[in-house]
Amino acid sequence: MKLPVLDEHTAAHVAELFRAFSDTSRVRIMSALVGEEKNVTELAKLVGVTESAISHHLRGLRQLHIVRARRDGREVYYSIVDPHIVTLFQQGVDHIKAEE
Amino acid sequence: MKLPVLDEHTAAHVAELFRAFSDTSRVRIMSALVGEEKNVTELAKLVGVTESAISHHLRGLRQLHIVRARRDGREVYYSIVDPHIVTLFQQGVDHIKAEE
DNA sequence: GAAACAAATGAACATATACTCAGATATTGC
DNA sequence: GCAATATCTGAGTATATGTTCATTTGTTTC
Repeated sequence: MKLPVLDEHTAAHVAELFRAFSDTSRVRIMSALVGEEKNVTELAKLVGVTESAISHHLRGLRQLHIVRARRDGREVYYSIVDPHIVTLFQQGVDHIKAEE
Repeated sequence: MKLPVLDEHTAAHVAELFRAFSDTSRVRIMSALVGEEKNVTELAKLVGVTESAISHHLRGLRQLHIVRARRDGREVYYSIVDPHIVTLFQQGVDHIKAEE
């Protein structure tokens, strides 16, 4: 199938979406959130960076509506909003795993 | 389904893959190459940046084995290597188009 | 070989990005 | 209210990235 070239505006949004998964830490955050919500402290331990760094990443992912926050007492639990996003992410992971 | 957190090495490769589509110009290049090979001059016109910029982007995409080059006389035609990559890319585009 | 065209390359520069640190904000239990 | 814990935020910094410009390389036609 042949598509016309994406217009600047749409392309910018597509780039923005893929950019969400273009960093090692964010990829690991996403992989931790697949199938199970986690709070900031847990994510920091799992990913191996400071809670501050995790928080900064989550803010970006939240602004793109990729993750959602739910506060429970002192903790804030994050989860992936849209199952389609999980599929997209998983496809990227599978592609890499296939060529190793 | 619940996955363990991706190891640093795999996550870095996944990030690298998604980073390929994390720039507006590269997204437009990819969209131009879906279904049809194109040379550098054509891509430069379609995307609206210099041939040099296109060439730099294509080098990156080539190193990731996302596109392949084929020389025909003076021109070099580029095409997307793997149909799975097209699917992945299209899914990102569709996600954006769905929410507009 | 010389001229013309297509593409690739390296350096330079401006901007974007990820991380750390210090401090602020929110919530709980006393 | 106060101390402890969890999270967020802004500033600063070091590095990565995208683009342009000048030059080089590869190819064709004369």
